[in-house]
Amino acid sequence: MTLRVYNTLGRKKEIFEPIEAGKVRMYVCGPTVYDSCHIGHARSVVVFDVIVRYLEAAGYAVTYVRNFTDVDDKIIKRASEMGIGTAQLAEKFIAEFYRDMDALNIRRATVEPRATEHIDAIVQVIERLFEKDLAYVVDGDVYFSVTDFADYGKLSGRKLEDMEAGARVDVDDRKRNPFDFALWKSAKPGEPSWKSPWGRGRPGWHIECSAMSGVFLGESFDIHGGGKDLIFPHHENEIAQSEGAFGKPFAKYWIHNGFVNINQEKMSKSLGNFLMIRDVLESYHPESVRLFLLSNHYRSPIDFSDRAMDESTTALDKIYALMERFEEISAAENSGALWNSFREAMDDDFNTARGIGIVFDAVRNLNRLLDENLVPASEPELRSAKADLLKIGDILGILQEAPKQYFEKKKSRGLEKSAVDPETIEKLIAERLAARKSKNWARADEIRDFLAGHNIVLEDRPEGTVWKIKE
RNA sequence: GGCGGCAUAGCCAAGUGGUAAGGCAGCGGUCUGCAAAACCGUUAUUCUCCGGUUCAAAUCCGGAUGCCGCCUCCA
Repeated sequence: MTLRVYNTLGRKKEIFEPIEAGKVRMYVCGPTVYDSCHIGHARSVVVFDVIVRYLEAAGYAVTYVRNFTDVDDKIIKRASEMGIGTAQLAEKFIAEFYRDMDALNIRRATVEPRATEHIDAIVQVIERLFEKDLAYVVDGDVYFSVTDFADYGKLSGRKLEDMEAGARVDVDDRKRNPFDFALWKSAKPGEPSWKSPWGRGRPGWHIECSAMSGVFLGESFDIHGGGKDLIFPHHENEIAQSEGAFGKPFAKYWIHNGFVNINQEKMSKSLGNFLMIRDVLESYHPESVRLFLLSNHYRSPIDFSDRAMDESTTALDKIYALMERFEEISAAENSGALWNSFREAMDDDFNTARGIGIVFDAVRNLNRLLDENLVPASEPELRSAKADLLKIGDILGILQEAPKQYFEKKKSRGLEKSAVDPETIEKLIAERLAARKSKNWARADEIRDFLAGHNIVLEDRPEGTVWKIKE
């Protein structure tokens, strides 16, 4: 099987061949820690989490680096507003990041470096840029000279001349070219700063990624990822810095995820519609959120709405309901046909949407087999499918709970808002059973209607009556 | 002004030139005392529109229209 990946650099799908056979070195831009994480952060982090899980399942040894930007203008501004230090602010939001991402069952990256821990490496890269005549100093600030880097614009497909014609750039006469960007910013009084050959200051935004990827992955590596909005200028500038300094190709494959819209609107400050992860998790199961985020191809925009989330929740319930049906059946040792189909979908640029479709195909087929009561004859098929579903669940980051536990938790959450308690429900179910035995259908239906009114639905199964929370 | 993306059923959505996955909702059925769940069937002769290439196009090319993103901090 061959993995194909859409490479932003070149704008087409390419066969994935890592620089070193069997190993993948990957860098993804993490958050600037000045605020809580929103659902858009969640998408990016979930998408790359799944990519790492899949690469590992495909047999690669993955070194995954995801940074924290813990010093920058926004952090300085917010910290001074809150009357705390920048380090303290960063610490607070890094802790929040972990709380949100752990809840979403995101695995930790191999290395999670912070910009402020790598000032030396940053300074060294800037010094290399001076050696190559790609950097210059103005009043203690250091800039990268874009006109001296021939490939500038190759990732985003822009030409300097075209962009200058657009003239939507703030004019700074000190810069040689409007697109020159800061490598090092001199410190104003009260700002966090570090010693450098150009005076006390702090790194520009882009340089930390060039420096830290160099430290942990080397001067050339396989995959660089992030949100689509980072293509320009952030990633374009990283390429300029790294290739300028090291004289080697930087990342081989560039992967960018699309945005999350909220009810068909972009999240923006003016609309005030930033949707934070912790708020989403108030209302929805983390696995519903993951399933939702993976239900579109990662490069397409996805629209968050209560309706879409309810659909994902229904979908997740459906898969868990099947898992519950085969609780008695033990999973096979080896992976089978279902896993192969899923792999085929994932090999096509991590097409989780197609992969999820394949899962539902399987769910339907398996329910049919179970309905037909052909369990002895179809047992090998069921065992194999169960193993594959669990394996797929491990890639998507779903099905991590025992089905019984999943439904129990759902019940207790649902009952928090309900006027009835489990004892009452069980009592009524027993009463209804007695009524049904004596063919008192009126009383039986009355009980069922009463519970339905409290958002509780009954299922009369061969082995007895169970109750569930309605959506 | 520059660069890029998208347009598939009521809704969401996959689709690698060879005859439209999957989910949700709806309708009909099997099962059931009746339901629920599950399953079966049904819901796009057609993929925004107009041209072109081809034996063959949702898929490739050109054009039109409509949405969206980036170019300023942004996942």
